[in-house]
Amino acid sequence: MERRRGPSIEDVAREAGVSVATVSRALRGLPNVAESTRTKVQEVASRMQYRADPSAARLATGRTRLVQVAAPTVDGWYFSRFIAGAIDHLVASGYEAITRPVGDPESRAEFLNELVHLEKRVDGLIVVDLNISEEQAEELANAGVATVTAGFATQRFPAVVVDDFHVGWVATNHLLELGHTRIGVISGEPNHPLAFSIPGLRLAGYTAALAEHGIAVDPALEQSGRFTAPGGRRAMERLLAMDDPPTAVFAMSDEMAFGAWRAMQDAGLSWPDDVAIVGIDDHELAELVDLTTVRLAPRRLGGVAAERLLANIENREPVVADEDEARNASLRWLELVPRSSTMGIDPGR
Amino acid sequence: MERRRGPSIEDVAREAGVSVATVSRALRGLPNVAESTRTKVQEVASRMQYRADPSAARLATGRTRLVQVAAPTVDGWYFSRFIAGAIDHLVASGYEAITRPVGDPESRAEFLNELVHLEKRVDGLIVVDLNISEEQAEELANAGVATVTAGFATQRFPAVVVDDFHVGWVATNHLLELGHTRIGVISGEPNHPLAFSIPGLRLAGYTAALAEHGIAVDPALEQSGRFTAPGGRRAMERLLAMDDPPTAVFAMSDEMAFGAWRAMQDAGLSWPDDVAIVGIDDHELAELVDLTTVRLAPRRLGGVAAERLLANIENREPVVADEDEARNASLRWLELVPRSSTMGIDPGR
DNA sequence: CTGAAAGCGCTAACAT
DNA sequence: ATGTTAGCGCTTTCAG
Repeated sequence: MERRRGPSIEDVAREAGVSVATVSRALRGLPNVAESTRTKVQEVASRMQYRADPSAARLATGRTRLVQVAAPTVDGWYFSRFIAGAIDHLVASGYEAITRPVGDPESRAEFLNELVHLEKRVDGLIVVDLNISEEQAEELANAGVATVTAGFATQRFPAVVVDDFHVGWVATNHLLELGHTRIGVISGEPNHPLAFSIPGLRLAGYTAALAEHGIAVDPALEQSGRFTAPGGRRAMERLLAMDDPPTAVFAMSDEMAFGAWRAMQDAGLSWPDDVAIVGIDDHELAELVDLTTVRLAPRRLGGVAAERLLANIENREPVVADEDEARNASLRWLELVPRSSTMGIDPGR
Repeated sequence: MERRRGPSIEDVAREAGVSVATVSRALRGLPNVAESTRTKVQEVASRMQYRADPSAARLATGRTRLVQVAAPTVDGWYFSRFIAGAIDHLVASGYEAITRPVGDPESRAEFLNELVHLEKRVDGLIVVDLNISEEQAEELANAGVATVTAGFATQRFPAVVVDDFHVGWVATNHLLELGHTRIGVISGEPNHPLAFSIPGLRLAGYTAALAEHGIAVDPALEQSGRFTAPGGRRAMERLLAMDDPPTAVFAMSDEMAFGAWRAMQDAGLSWPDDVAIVGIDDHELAELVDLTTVRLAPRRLGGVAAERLLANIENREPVVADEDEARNASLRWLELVPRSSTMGIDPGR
């Protein structure tokens, strides 16, 4: 079967008895087209099932209506939802999304190497949790790639970030208010290849909350769970094996909290009495085990990131960083969802 | 900041002292280029950071090196993994992936309406679990869009499907072999907008397994869990409320099984003694609750789908369906993972 | 309000 | 082995 290319703008022009220029104008809603002409052209175009060839339009205009979304993975709980939110917004605005996982070192390196050439491929870029350096941001800016970062900030580009310091603070403060004074932390990978800054910020929030209550940090109470359930399980086991185990634990993700839950089961313990646990995310399954958590809104963040990006793009020039307060806005979209993993409440349905 | 377009092929040609045609050939590894010339051109191109403009190349060749992946959602457990597997393969082969969620009725309709125009946008299409009709498949074929379906099959295109009948059979048979005779089912949405065929096939496998053991199907034992954890929970509640509740339950997804687990907790029951449960997927958290499950391999399926698609594309013509046994191959990549939700074994670590 | 024509940057025949 | 040139299908001045 050979590649059959549909009708071209010329076919439509001929059929409608006008010039190609008029067809182009009419179909794109540009001014200076008689209403009667426009109707006629539209009618012919739809009858012939005409649609402008994107490659040709791109070559002529230099705009692709394509956006790249680069995240560590596309199948993680958080990232897949962020991406879903971004795509929904992009598609609704007539853009297509090229998604690309750049988590492992090789793909990350390749991605960073190609930054300069991105301008010809897409109209914009959303980078999620990748901590690109200021030099790399500069490179993107020089190449003229409209960019929005998410989960981290640069000098040059608008950023969509949740206040992870606050996330850590909220979770920890909740435990403190319940009277806990010895609070463990199941954190993320400290020396992660992605130089993830999130664990550090959440930890800082934890530390600050403790300080407000006059409690000093015990380094032995921090165990890495590598952001996975099995990792959380092992971290909790280490915590429980301590001579002086914590009475409460702040897990930096629900999945790690699930692992911690399992470790408690194995030890014959139950929450909230033996150990209270608070997680982060509000994973769908958090409710099932009655896990108290700090709900994040990855879909919404993805949508906001896309929205900001398109705003830039459609202003025809990428808005570079300035003193505008909208820049690097720390969205505070997070909410404590108290459940019985920390409080002796009945979860109901 | 204005859009700065990088060096064009002409700039490189001038700089290297050759014609644009030679540059094009040299850089694309085509034959009939003196090795010395090629080296020279490559050197100049890399010094100038030249990269062919994809839009121009697309217009000239008619090939985009773009593939669309359409799935009900991009953030479901199964779909996000399938997509990840597909993207990895595509990127490794120098293609980019446009992912697109087409689950809800509107986007699904819009997607189906645009099928004809897809040929100009991408080189190929992977459709996951969408059950497009034979007419729609025909439309795609006529438009010349190389296509691979996953999770369902059409006459015209290669399909990558797990044998869902077998999946249902394996799960149910496991329960039967343990001696259960009254086995409930938590199924997916029966009248789902997507006309999902998976629940039906798995149910048929269940029915067949029962029949092999001379057991008749009790329709009251089938409850829909809508493929969500809360749905599974409610379905299990209904099952437990029966006068004559099942002694074992086959849940068509792990997430529904998690919900069922919760319903058992609420009822003060525990597995496998009160009710044995088997799920499907081998979700990361299945291990945490010791859920027996039938492991699927969505990432691998995604990779295979991409691989088949690219094979077609790179043969220069989409391979339409024929008697080849490779067509519609029912991959049997599934594996029973026995855990203590059905057997009184110690899970260990 | 409409049309003619010059590109956009590359590839692919065709020549040499 | 290399160069010349005619498109690819659209957008966008510039005339009228």
